[in-house]
Amino acid sequence: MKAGCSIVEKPEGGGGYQFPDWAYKTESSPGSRQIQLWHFILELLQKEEFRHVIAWQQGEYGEFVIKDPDEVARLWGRRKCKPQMNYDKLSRALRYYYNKRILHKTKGKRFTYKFNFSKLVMPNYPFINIRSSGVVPQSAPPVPTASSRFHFPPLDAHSPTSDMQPGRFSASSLTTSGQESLSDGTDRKAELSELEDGSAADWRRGVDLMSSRNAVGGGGMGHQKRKPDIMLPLFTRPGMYPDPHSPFAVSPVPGRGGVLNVPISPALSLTPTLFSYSPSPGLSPFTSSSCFSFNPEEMKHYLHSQACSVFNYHLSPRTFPRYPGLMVPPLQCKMHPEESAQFSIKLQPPPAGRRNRERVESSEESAPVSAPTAAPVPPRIKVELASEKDPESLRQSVREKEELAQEEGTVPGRTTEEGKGTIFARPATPPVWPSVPSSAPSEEPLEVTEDGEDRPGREPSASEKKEDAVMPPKLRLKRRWNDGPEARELSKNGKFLWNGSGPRGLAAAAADA
DNA sequence: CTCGGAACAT
DNA sequence: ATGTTCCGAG
Repeated sequence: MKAGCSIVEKPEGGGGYQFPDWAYKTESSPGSRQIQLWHFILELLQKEEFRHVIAWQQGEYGEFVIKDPDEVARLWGRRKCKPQMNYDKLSRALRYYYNKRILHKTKGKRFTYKFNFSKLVMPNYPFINIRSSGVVPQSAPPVPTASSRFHFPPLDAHSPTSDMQPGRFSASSLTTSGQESLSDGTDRKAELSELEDGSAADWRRGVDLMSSRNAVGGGGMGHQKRKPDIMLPLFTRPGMYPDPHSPFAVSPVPGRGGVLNVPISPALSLTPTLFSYSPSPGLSPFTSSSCFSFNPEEMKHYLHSQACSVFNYHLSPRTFPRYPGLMVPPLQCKMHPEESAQFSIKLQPPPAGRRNRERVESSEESAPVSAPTAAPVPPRIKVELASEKDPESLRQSVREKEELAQEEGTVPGRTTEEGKGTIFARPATPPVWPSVPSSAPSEEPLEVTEDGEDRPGREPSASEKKEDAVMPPKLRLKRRWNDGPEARELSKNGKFLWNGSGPRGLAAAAADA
C-alpha cells in the first residue's frame, strides 16, 4: 500500500534526524503506530527550521502555535503519506488529543495548542534533553509562567496540590491567559475535570522520591485516598534542579554527557519514582547530523529510555515491547537514502471509507487537473507527486551545529517571541512541575504513572491499578484542564451519550487492556 | 476557526 | 488505538 512511503521520511526532506523505521514502531506487529501526531509536532517544534511554521509560544509552558497550518499539515501528510492531509484533518486528530489529555486548546488563540507534558513520553526521543550539557536548540517550551498551568486534578476532593502549590499553579487557575474564562463554558459538556485521571494519578505517585521532600510540598498531604503517597513533584533538592536549559527538566544526572545511564528504570524496581520530563526539546548531539546515528551504545540508551517510558508512564504499554532484557533491534537498517523520495510518486487510494458517501464525482475533484491522462474511468487511485519542496534539508544539520556552538543561541532574528536565553531560564522559584519530580539517578525524564501493565514485578494492586480504569470512562472523557476553574460543571445535557463516539472516545481510557 | 460525531482505515 | 475523511454546528 504505501509503497511510496516505506521509509520514514523526515518532515522536511533531508534535514532532520531521522529514525529508522523500526524506531517508530514501538510495537512490533499489530498496530505498530509509526509516528504519532504529537510526536511529530514535537519534532517540528524542536527544529528551528520550522520556527516559522510552528513554534513554542513564549510565556506558556508547553504551548505552541501553528503559524502555518497548511504547511504543518503538509508536512504531516508527507510523513504519513497522506497527501490529502490538510489542517482540517490534522486538527481533528489534534482534537482527539483533548480527551486523551495530551493536548488541549488554548482558547481564543488561533492555532494555538498546549501540551500536557505530564502525559507524554518521548519514546522516540530518548535523547532529548537529557544532556545537561546543554544543547538546547531553540525551541524549548516556554517557561511556565504564572498563567501557564495544566490542570492538575485534585488529589482528593479538594486538591491540596493546587493549594500547596507554590504560587505557580494556583495563580494560573484564576486567570489563565486571559481568555478562556468566559466563553469556555459554552457547551463543553462534561467537564468533570475534577476527577482526575491519569494525570493526577500519574504524578501523584511521586512517592518515594518525594518522601523526603514532602515537607516541601507544604506538608499538606495527609489525606490521600488511594494513592498513599502523593506528592507534589516539587524539586526540593537544589541539586536536582532542572538543567538550566529547560525549566522543567531535571536532569538528575548533572554532568552526564551520556544519555541514560540509568540502570533501567527505577520503576522496574517497583519504586515509584518520578522522573521529570522535560518538554524542552533539547536535541541531543546525536541528532546534529542529518541522519540519526545509532550506535549500539545509543541504542542501548534508547532502549533504556523506552523502557523507562513504558514503565513509568501509562502512555502506552505498547510503546515498547516487553523487551526481555532489552533486545536491540537490528541496526542494520541504517539510513535510507530517502532523498529519493523527493520525486517518487505516491499512490494513494481514495479514501475508501465512507462508502455511503459516494465520492464518485468528488473522487475526481481532488485531482482534477492532474489526471488528464486518466482513462475514462479512472481507477480509484490518485497519483500524486511526492515532491513538493523541501528546501530546508541539509543545511539543517549545519544549523544545528551552529546552534550547538552558540549554545544560547539567541535565535537569529525573528521569532516573535522574546526568545533569547531567557527562554530556558528557569523561574526564580523552582520549576515545580506538578507531575514532575525529579528522581535522582535517572536522567530520563519520566514520570511514574500507573500503567502497571508491563511492569514485571508489579501487581495490579487495587489501589494502584489504574484509577482510570476505575473511573467510568464517561467521566474520564471530556475533561479538560483548560476550562476555567469553574467551568467544570457536570453537564447534564444530553451530551452525555456517547453512543457512537465509540472507540475513539474511550481510547482515553487508559492503555490498559 | 473550532468542535466533535460518524464511519472507515491501518 | 490512532488516525483520516467528511461534515454540520456554533
